[in-house]
Amino acid sequence: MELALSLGDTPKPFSFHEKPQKIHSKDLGFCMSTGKVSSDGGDKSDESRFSDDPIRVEGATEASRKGDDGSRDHETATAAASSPNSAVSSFQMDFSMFRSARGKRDFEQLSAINGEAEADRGGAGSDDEENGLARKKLRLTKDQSAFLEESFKEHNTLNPKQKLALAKQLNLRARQVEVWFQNRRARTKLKQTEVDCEYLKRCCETLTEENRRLQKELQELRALKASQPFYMQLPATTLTMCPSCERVVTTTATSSTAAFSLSPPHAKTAS
DNA sequence: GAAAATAGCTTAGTTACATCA
DNA sequence: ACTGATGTAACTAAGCTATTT
Repeated sequence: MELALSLGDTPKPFSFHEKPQKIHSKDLGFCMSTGKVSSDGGDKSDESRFSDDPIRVEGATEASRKGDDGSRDHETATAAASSPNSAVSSFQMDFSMFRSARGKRDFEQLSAINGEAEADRGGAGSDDEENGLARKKLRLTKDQSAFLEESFKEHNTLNPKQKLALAKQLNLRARQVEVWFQNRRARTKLKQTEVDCEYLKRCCETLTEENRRLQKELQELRALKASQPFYMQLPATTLTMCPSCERVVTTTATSSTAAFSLSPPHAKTAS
């Protein structure tokens, strides 16, 4: 809770709590996790699971959770605020540019949702699980998506400062921005894989066709050779090595008693 | 300087939800 | 109104690198 406030971070708009049976299995994994449990209270998967969720962080030994996204974000937020020439600068586009009338309405709705979520959390550490609410999935507004897309065009990965700046501008949590970029990279890669696959398919088809054509040509040549044996067996000229001097010589093809056509001294010895 | 521990990041795969036909 | 398909936000696990101890 305190982390979210100190961040000035967008309140959590919905609960991430899992269905009961899932919580059981995963929390069991957390409690009984293998030797990788660190001294600060959890392994990395747990860290990612709890990240950006002030309530759950609060439940853990908050002060000792150095690796938690929230505290990380807090650090980077401070850094970002204190370094105007940081990488954040490329993200200083005014998000309001992206707000169409409808987008603005969406944005306001989103803010309202976030506000409700905050109100939900506000009371004495209330919890969605306790309220029996299922996890709600946030849909980003068109404008938020467009803004993220623009940012993605500039950098397809984010450093912490950029992440924080984007989150602030879009009124999202840093974790949401992070996840959006992860998913966006995955989508890009998938799309590229599909393109590559299509290209390879075409290459394959072309090569198959070429192979078919060459096979046919070979067959025709063989047929031709079979029907005209002498013509095929008597090339116009051949190169032969002279057995005595080991020089390559040209032989005429018209006679089986091939005469060496060499320089005068060699010709003498050959005849 | 080497080794272990830790933090912080990424990707791949999966789950859960919202939306649409 | 219901349903299956699809898109995507969010999550998990595993691996890698850099930094710290």
